[in-house]
Amino acid sequence: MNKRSGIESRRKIMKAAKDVFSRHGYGETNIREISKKAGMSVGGIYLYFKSKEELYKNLINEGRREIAAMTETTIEQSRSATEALSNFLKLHLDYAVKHREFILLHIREHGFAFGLAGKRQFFQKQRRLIESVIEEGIRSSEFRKCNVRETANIIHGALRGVILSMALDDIAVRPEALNELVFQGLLRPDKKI
Amino acid sequence: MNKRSGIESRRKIMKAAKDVFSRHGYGETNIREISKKAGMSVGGIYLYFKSKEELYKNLINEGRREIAAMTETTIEQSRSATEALSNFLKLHLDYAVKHREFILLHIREHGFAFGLAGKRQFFQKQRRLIESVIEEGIRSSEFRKCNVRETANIIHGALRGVILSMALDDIAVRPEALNELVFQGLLRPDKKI
Amino acid sequence: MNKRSGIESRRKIMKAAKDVFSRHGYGETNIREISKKAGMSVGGIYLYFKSKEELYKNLINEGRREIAAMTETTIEQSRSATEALSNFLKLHLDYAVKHREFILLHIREHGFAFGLAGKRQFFQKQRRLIESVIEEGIRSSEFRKCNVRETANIIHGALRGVILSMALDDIAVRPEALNELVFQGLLRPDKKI
Amino acid sequence: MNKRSGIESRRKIMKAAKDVFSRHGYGETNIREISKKAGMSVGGIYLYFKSKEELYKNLINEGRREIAAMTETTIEQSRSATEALSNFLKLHLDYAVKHREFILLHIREHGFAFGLAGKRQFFQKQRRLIESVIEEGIRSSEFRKCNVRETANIIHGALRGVILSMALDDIAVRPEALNELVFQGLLRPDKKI
DNA sequence: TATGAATGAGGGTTCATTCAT
DNA sequence: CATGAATGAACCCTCATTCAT
Repeated sequence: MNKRSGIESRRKIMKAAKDVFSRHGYGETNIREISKKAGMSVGGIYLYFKSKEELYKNLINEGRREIAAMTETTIEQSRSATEALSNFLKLHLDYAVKHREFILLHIREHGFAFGLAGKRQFFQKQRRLIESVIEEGIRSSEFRKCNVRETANIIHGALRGVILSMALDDIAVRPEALNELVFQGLLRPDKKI
Repeated sequence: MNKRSGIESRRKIMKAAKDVFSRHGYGETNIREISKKAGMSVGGIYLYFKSKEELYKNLINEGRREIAAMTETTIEQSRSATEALSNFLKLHLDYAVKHREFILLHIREHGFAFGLAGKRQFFQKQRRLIESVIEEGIRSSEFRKCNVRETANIIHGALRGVILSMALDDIAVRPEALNELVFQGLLRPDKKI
Repeated sequence: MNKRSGIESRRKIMKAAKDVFSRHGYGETNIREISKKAGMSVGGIYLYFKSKEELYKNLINEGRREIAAMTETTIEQSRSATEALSNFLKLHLDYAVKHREFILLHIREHGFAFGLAGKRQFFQKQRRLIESVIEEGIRSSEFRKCNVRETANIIHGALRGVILSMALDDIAVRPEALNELVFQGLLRPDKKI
Repeated sequence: MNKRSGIESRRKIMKAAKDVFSRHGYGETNIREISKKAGMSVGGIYLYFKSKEELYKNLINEGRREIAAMTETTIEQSRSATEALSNFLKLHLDYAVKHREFILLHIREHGFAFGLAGKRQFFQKQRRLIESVIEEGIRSSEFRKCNVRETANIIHGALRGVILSMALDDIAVRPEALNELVFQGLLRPDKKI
């Protein structure tokens, strides 16, 4: 009726869609179920999103924006590479716990066709961030020397996989434990080269 | 209309299905496309698999069996925990490179509904294996003391994520680089506690 | 695209379905033809009936209910067994003329699998009714003595067959003629034992 | 292999088909089931019948021919109209008991489209036969006067319906009981006009 | 004669999307 | 803004029929 209600409806749809998409995946989700969960009619959804795909993309992008913003802030505010990377990992792990649906959504991305570009870009940016942190860490002699690009890829992948395990398999991982492995490795100090 | 050995037809279908499923995901894949790619008629597929779901499950299970067998052999033949873990990681990375489609298939598993049980079991087994290797490594003083379960979960998750990056984002990761991070960690030795 | 009252659409579908089912039988009928005849889309049918089978059953049951109700009323209002039976026969013959499609539907019932129970029950009830009328007729000395059960079965079967002839072969049978045979038999009175 | 085997195969198919068709109806029967029951391959059936429809028609016609022949013989050998009609009824009832499958087949005839002509003809002939018997009965003063055509239709319909009840509903009807009703009617002799 | 793998049209059903109300 | 009945293309699957063997 008034402008408020429009925004509220939109939010309700997004919430319902996130829930349903994350449980069934894109292809197996139908609009009817979303509309029911959102407490509106089927047609109502199309007042706010011009297609199922559009709704899906909006959901993905919203989460990405949120994460991207948080990530940048966190890293900027860190005073050392170690702290930056530690915070980065913690941030993502915490987000995964709080927004399990988004993780599922993001990972099981439909078709790999639409939105893939966006996804690449998003992940690329994350990797670059890690790279820059590692570079800084090597420069400041916090980290040992290594192939920066490759190491960043591994850390990014590892984080992604751990988050996946949490979302899909209900595995609990404490940020501290992840930090420990990433920073210290598995070998006993005296065994290292 | 050609007469082919049943085995051959079955293999062709599996191959085509792996390709199509891995590109589109379960829900977005249609049997017609698989049949076209396999060079047979739609009905022909149903001579070998009683439903789309059955075909999908067969694909998943075949890969799982293969990986499980290779994994066990590899670990049994290793002479130290370090070697065992190193081989384990290498094995999976190599498999991911060679069988990109299976990885995509396995990860993007449809619906979370059917097959979930099997997936859980498969991953559970993998985690247990890593646990036992870590335990052995601690006992033999190769590895430093840590929470075995949690560390295994992290390593498993990390491997999964790295593989995902390789399959989805065309990121190349050398087994040696992954080893290095997992065993040595990121910090300079003299910085460690 | 037109908006119709749900009731109206439902009725149109039932009408079309009755026509098509009765001409082709269940197995040979396809939903597309029904939808065309009903002037709606295929999907529209599934808004009102959740499957082809459901639609079929509804059709059958509707007719049964109608006949059952009419039958009971008629018999209750008769003042003698002769009148009751006469009215019963007339009622069914008239119904068959007016609702030829239902007769065809009812008789050629699909698969003998679904609905068989209901059919048995329906016919059983009709037979019982005839039995009770015959019993009453014997008690009141209108009818000669006979095996009640068997005679009821014969009369019921005969009625069914006559109706069938009317529906399938366009044979016209006047209720009076049927009455005459049932009540008087074929022999000349002086020839009877 | 030899000629014998060909005839035998044909017979096996007919037998299997009669069984399956009569249980499921035309549309719901599939060739595979028939072939399995006949102990041959799918292709084998097409060596003897050029289509499912053809097989079905053969089945129907075989039964019709058999009945027609028996009927004519029986009536020819009767010495009075009463005896002729009585034998006619008995013959059909006995046949129904012995060849339940054929009855089901014959009644549930597919589509009403193909074969209808043949059916009409078959039934038409039967009705004519009954007519001629009734005419003879009236001429010989065995039967009372009546509308011959209509009475024949009724008797034919009644017989059909009784047979139907026997085949479909497992109702047992003795020929004597049917005779009694047809010849004597239901009313007490002293009540008749 | 006999087989049964293969075909592909066609069936039942679903569901994203539209639009009259 | 909102509804939900209606649409129709597209899906999965079946099965009569063919044909290389």
